[in-house]
Amino acid sequence: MQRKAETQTIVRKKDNFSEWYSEILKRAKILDIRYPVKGVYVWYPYGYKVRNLVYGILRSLMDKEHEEVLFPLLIPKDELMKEKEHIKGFEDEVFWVTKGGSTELDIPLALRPTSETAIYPVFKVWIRSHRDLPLRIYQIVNTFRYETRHTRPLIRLREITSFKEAHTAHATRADAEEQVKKAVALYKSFFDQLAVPYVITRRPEWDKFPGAEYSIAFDTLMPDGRTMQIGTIHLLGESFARTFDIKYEDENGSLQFVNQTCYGISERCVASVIAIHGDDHGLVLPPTVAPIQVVIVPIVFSRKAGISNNGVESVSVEKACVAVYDELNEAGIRAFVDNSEDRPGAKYYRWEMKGVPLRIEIGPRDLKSNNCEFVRRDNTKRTHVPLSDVVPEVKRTLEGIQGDIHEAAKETLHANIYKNKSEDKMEMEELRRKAEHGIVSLFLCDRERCGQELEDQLGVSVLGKAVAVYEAEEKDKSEGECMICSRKAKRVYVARAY
RNA sequence: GGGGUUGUAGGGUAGCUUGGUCUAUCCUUCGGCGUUCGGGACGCCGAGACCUGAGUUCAAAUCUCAGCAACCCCA
Repeated sequence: MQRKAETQTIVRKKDNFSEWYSEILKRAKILDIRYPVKGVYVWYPYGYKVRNLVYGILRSLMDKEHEEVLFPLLIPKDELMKEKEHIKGFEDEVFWVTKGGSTELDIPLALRPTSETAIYPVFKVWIRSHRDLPLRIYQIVNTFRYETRHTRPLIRLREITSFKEAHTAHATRADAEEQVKKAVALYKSFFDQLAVPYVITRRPEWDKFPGAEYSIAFDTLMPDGRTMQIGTIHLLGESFARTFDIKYEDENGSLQFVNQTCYGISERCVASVIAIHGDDHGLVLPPTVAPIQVVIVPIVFSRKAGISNNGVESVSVEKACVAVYDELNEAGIRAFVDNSEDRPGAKYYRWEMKGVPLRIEIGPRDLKSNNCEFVRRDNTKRTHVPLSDVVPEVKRTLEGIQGDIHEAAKETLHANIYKNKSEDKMEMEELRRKAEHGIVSLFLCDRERCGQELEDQLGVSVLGKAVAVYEAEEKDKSEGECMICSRKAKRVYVARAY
């Protein structure tokens, strides 16, 4: 009986995160990586349910102030090439459709790497007057990028299957900047609901979105000590409006260019949930996005009617399970009764792998005392709960799990942000070590040369200046000397990045 | 971008050096039957693969080339 336990243990997350990650995707049935095209993968039904719950949260946040649309996948070459800065950032990664059947196309069609150049020509047509503004739309679509670096499921893809991109147009720059702030707040709320902690930075000039005035990014910390960008927000200003000639007539009857923003989130948000909360037994899903929030496991001795244990018939165990299921279902909780023929132990392992936040066991022993047993996925704590209190207790427990895993994740992130003091002339070698397993906050001036120099010396990427993440950071207006050139500098975050 | 390694059932392996009666093995795979059932049960029976294409050859899992894919190292 114990023989298997050893061999079935997966690679430990701490020892080899990369292997652990692909193992989990496979075993928890999130993604099938066996599709024979580089960098594209198949969502399993279970994984797709998680994805849809995650994007359901995002949708409901977006829908408050944006309208959902759907633009075409194909972009004609001349439109794609219009914005020079923009295309510079993407041209090496574009997939092209050059033939229709065996006929060479006059104008090659690009598979969208992102949709600015598909959407903005249409904005030109849609926007006529100040009354059309602000215009706020979003879509959730697949995008294609010919990645040459090592691809990774959900993280670096050639087909991003779930790109939520929002595009807004405003009358004034102030309005557009206001929208950037709203988008930051919206993304905060989104990642908070996923229990995924983040740092928010303003990307350095040399690393902003091609065509943007500035870019703000959300990064989270992965278990291998690298940061991963999980959301970006860009102030486009008038650059695209000038390129695509998007103008509106203001109250005085004169034509003005619109001010734009755009912001996006991809399925990396799903990857972050998996990577951050999972453990050596598998997935640990936040209740907000768990396809099954509660799994009910009947403990029965035989399916044959009439056979009893402790004087309790199996049939009544099953009935009790269904009764609990009905109550939960009615209360809007996603529950499931595992009636399969497997032994209870096998069921425990399976649902732990799939990250179900709460397991309820009901057996003859419990039934005699009118109880059931709760087992939390995150901390394996077991409690006895009267059958009459199941619904409120489940609600309380799920909230507890959601809060606890969020707190734990925040603590991990905090514990791995190392703040280098201005007067602390720490050796580069030591900073490099700090950056091995987290984020380093240090003083660096705005010049690209210094940024590149530091990136080379430390083997890191500059994430940028912290933007209002936690109260403490917001108030940190301290200045120091640039690590490289000793000029006046502000704090930036640096880390090894995905 | 450069270099290297690899591709055999759902997963893991062996076989390749030296082509032949080449398929085999294990499992946490799948199916059937039975006994089991409070932390991955067991028995029996059965299923399932040589990455794709071209070439060499009487003969290719094995040799050659190309493609595709995966992994590793360096930039």
